[in-house]
Amino acid sequence: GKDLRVRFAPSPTGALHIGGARTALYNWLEARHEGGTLVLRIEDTDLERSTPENVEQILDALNWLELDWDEGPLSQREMAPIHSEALARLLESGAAYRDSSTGKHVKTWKDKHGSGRGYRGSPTKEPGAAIRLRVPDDGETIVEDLIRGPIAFPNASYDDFVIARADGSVLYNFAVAVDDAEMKITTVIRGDDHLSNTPKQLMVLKALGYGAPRYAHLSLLHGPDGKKLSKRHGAASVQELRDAGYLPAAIRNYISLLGWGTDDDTTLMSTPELVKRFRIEDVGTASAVFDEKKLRWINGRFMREMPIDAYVDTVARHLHRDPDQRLRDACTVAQEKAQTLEEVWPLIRFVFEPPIDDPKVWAKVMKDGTGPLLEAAVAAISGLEPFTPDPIEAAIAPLAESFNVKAGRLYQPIRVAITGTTVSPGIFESLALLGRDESIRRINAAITRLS
RNA sequence: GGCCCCGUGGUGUAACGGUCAGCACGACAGGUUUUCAUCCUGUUAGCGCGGGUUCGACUCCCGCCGGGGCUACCA
Repeated sequence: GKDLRVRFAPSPTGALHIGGARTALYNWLEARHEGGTLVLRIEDTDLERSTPENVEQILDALNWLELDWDEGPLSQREMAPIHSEALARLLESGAAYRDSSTGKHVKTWKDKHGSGRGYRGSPTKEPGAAIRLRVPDDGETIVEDLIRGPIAFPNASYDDFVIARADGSVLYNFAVAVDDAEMKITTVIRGDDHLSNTPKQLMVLKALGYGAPRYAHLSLLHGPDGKKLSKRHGAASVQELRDAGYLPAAIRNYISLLGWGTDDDTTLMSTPELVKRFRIEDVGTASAVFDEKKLRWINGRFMREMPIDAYVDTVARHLHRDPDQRLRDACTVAQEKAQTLEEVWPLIRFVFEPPIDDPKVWAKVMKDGTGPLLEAAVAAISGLEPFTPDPIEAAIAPLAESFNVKAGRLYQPIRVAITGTTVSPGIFESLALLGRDESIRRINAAITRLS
């Protein structure tokens, strides 16, 4: 099997960005497809930017998405001595050298030599100098990208880049290359923003005599305004998506479709099917825009197709309620109507709480002449046995005809009487759910209020 | 400035160089329905621009325009 390494830079907020989630998903799908496992590495060579809590939150989000992962053969801490050893080796062979130039020096050097040429420093014996890697003046470094094919980067345009600070601590492009090699990572799937960094990592690998992993660079995700997806675009993290009531399976399905499609236009796919069909080589090169509307649609489909047991459990967890019989009954009638978990509660709230008092709704529905209709409805269901949808319909439906009104003229007032809202599950199901006595009580309360 | 990536309807995508450029979401218009949602039917709208190559270009080449990334002793 293949180990796949996911680039993973924890954000300072602890949120798992949707773009990061997609990267993780693609890594996971590709690893699964190849019968391997997903290896997670945190890409902070120093952990200044993110707290352990933030890292935990992101791992939680990954777990919630049900993307299982391994920590890899070596931990962050264990890498440190290996980094220094590699650094010493490079210095020894002359592939790297100490250089005391500051950013300012580099800039003036470039002014003199033209902007198309990378900076070349001069070796110094000073111990208090940063370490730079020697980059060839000619030739080019080729990145063999699984998605884009071979991409040539002219060596001359790269600086002799710094691989370790004056204090000996290593920098990202060096650390990550050594990590990949030492952890025997075979495939690196990451964001487009690293494409230009790849030649540097390749140079480090080459200087150290390591082979290179396979690379695949994903285009970044954008918001509806075309800019890089960010907080401003609403739900930009999987935590927010979870809170908004989306299902992990639906998110996996939708996110997988951002930059990738099937040959036969299949849209709705279970996760095993995604695993079976996904190939990193088939991912597209253009950047995609995250569109929550389509996610909603996919989520709705998943919600409606869920087995009722799983549905009740999922709703219960989202609402922080026990999956008792009442909730189960309520879910049964609400399942076909909700697109997200968040939409379930407004539909079934009336079963657990008194009707909402909304003067606007009342004024709109409880018009003149409503009282007699409701009185007739109460009479029709009094003593009705069994109190289930079909008999209720048989008892109530004829009333509209005898009063010579449209069905809605009768049903909407009943709906408002028992729920306080104009939207609810089917009126017969709703009455059955509430039970005969409570239904009658609520309708009578409405009648009293009308007179 | 330099290097690199990307460009099919509003959105996501499909199309061995040959199809009326397909599918899905959305939007709009109808239909079903007790509300909402679902569901059904129809409509809408696209190959960024300009040159080549070719009998023929969304597809190959060049230029331009537009978007993005890298260019740190950040990751």
